Amino acid sequence: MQERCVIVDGHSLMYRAFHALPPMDADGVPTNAVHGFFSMLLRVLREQHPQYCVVAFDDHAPTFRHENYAEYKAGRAPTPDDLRPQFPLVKELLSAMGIGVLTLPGWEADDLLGTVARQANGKGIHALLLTGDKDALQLVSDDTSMLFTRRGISETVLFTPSGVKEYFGVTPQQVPDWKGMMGDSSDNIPGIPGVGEKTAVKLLDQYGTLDNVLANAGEIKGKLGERVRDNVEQARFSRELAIIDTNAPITAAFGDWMLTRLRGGLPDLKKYQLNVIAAELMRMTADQPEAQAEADAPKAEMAQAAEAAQLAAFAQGVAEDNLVLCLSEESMSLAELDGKAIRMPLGEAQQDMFTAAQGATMEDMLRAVAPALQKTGLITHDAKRLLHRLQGHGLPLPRLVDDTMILAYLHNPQERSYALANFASVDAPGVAGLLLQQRAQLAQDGMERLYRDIELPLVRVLFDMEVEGFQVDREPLVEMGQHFTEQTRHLQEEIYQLTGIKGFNINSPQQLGKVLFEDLGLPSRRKTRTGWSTDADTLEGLREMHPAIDRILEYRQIVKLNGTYIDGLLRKVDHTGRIHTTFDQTGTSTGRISSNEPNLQNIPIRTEMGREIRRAFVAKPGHLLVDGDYSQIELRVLAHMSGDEAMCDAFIRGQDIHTRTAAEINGVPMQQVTGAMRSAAKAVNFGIVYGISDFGLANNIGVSRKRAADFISRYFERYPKVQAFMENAKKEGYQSGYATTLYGRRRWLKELKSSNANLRNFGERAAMNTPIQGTAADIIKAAMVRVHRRLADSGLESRLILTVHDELIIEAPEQEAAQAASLLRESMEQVIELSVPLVCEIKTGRSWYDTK
DNA sequence: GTGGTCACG
DNA sequence: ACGTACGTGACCACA
Repeated sequence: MQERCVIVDGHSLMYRAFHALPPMDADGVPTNAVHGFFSMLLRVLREQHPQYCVVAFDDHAPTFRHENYAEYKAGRAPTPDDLRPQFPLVKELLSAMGIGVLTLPGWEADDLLGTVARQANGKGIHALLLTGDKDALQLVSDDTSMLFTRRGISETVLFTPSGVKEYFGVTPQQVPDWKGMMGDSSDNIPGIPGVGEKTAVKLLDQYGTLDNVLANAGEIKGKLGERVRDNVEQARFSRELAIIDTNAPITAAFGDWMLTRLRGGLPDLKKYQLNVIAAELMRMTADQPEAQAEADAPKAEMAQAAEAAQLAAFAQGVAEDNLVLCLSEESMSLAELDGKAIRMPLGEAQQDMFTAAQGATMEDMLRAVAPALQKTGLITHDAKRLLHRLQGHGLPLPRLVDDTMILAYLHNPQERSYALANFASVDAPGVAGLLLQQRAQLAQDGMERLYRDIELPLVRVLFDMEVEGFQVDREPLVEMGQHFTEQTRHLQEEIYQLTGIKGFNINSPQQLGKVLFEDLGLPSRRKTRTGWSTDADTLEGLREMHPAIDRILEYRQIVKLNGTYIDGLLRKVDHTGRIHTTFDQTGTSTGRISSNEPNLQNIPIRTEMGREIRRAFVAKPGHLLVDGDYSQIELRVLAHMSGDEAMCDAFIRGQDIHTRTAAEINGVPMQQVTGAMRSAAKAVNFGIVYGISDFGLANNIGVSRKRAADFISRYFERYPKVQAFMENAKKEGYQSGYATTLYGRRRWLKELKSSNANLRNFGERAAMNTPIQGTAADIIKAAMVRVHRRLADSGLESRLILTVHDELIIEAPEQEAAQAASLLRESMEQVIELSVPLVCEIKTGRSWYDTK
């Protein structure tokens, strides 16, 4: 394969190393940056085995690049005294080792990087940039990748064009525009004040280029819009500063950077007490004497091709169900898991890791093993992510054998992150070792069925749903957005008028609180840590006292709808008119699935104005949405798990549960239940599911705590086994340290061990709620697997596209809709037999609004 | 990055 | 004596 040239930004790396390492010196000469610099450089040379390497440094003489250069340069902090003498030292050592050093009067290191990379590419050589400077991301292309230093200098991340987009949210081409907006304080690039990394990405996402942002600055709302409009010239100037010039007049021949003779055994290294570096250098030069040093292009190509071939051959030879694949940003590795042994494709000495020097190589590696994966199936960490990768390359998708991320989640659903690095080394043997532990643990904890029958098959179900997406019409959203924007303006004026105070930001709880409770002197109820509480509940209580309150509530609602659901969703519609959420199977402590970017599980429905948003969620042409919704699934689960006779009786008779509850706690026949009684009973039912307290209930329905306590005790009198169930849930929590669901899912309750009563109470509520919420989650997940399988078996073209906790949505061709509806109902209702019926309500319609 | 607020089940 | 309903994610202001 291709030859590689490592091009280092010496300036950037020295700064990184200097700040990452504690001070050290050799006979009074500071050496920490030199240490850090070489340990990183040698690591990269060892891992990437490039044929060429050159280190570029800034030249500190004035430049002719920017007219305002002197001015902007002046704002940069001067080089620290302890760092300055380390530059000549490092250059001297590089030369002694046989590594090229490049400086050019008036030019900065990143320009030299860009120029050398361009030269390399011109010769068909892949450029690998090593730097900690985000500016250089603009140089990334199919032929140039970048190793970005992270966590000081202890890690590097490999970036390809898609990686840049994925990680930073901008394409390499957009980097100067991005920097032009966000600026860079360390480089004294001003950017647009108040616009940070995230905001800049958002703007570029929306408008594509800086010029387009500036051209459309008029339509950007709020303070952000003002800032953009006020800083047009500064943004353009900042972009100019960020652009890397790839035409530096370098005179050296590219061939000079060839790494023909890396030299070890340098006395200078000993002199500066760089012993670790000296030893490493000795090892490298001894390890690969002539062959590596003299490697010519055909040989290097053969070595890489051989790697891919060897990988494929190894994979092909692995028995079914035993191939472990680990794909990280930087590397891909394989192992065979045979019983308790872990076998690797290469001998110990050579490592089992195949490090990709460029994006294409990683793809080549995947391509090489893809056929074998068809036979062996896939064992990995976060299989859904890998499936997306494979699909992106047009490769066939393997069946899933095991997913260590899902297993880690089942064993503790409350981790902050399920990154492989938290559990094992990031390579195939790491995954294999982790899996062996997890399989044993799984059997011990009784979650094998949950994992094999539900969670693991669900990975593929969710993958398919993400790929499918949900069709969204832009027009109604755009129209509503215009309407909302107009209303917002109007309401803002009204609020300023009614309060007699102009120009404050109604969106700022702080400023709003000051206006309401200080300027207008309205009585405040609660305070938050940072000031007055202004939430809807609080404002609700003030409605009668000032005419502005209603307008503020309305303003809040519309701003929310416009920002989150109009603008937010429009930005997520792809070129085919569909929105693809990402489902998180490891995101909740109870077993529910969450949805993000965008979240499709909180699309408005409770108010009519919000519900209108659902008109934009439609079935594609010739199709219908089939929406199945479990009726009262959590209370039915509670009835089943507690075995309470009255509650089961209500569901078996098909009664309205809230009316029945109202009748029970008020001691009247169901016919005599009033609306107020039913809604209070409904709140009690909710409270029960949440792990009730009199205080919480009182707060929610606005009665005294005493009255709430009375409701609860009457409730428990009528549903005694519900009370017993709650008591037992707490007891089991204390005894075992965890809560379980009907399917054996576990949630650890470490709060119950706390000496803090608050935390303990929270643990008790979780102990009561988790079995209910978690079992409901188990059930709908099982139903999803069932629906997915039956759709596939029946050969229908209907597809599952969304789950919202107790709701499943299928997009069905019109002529299949009736069949899909009965399949969905049957799957949801029959997925498990409880002591009460599971009831699913099916609605069919052109849009999500129509399926109400 | 954190806290307040609010959208959903 | 303590202070709360359970589970999420996105947006905005503000430090």
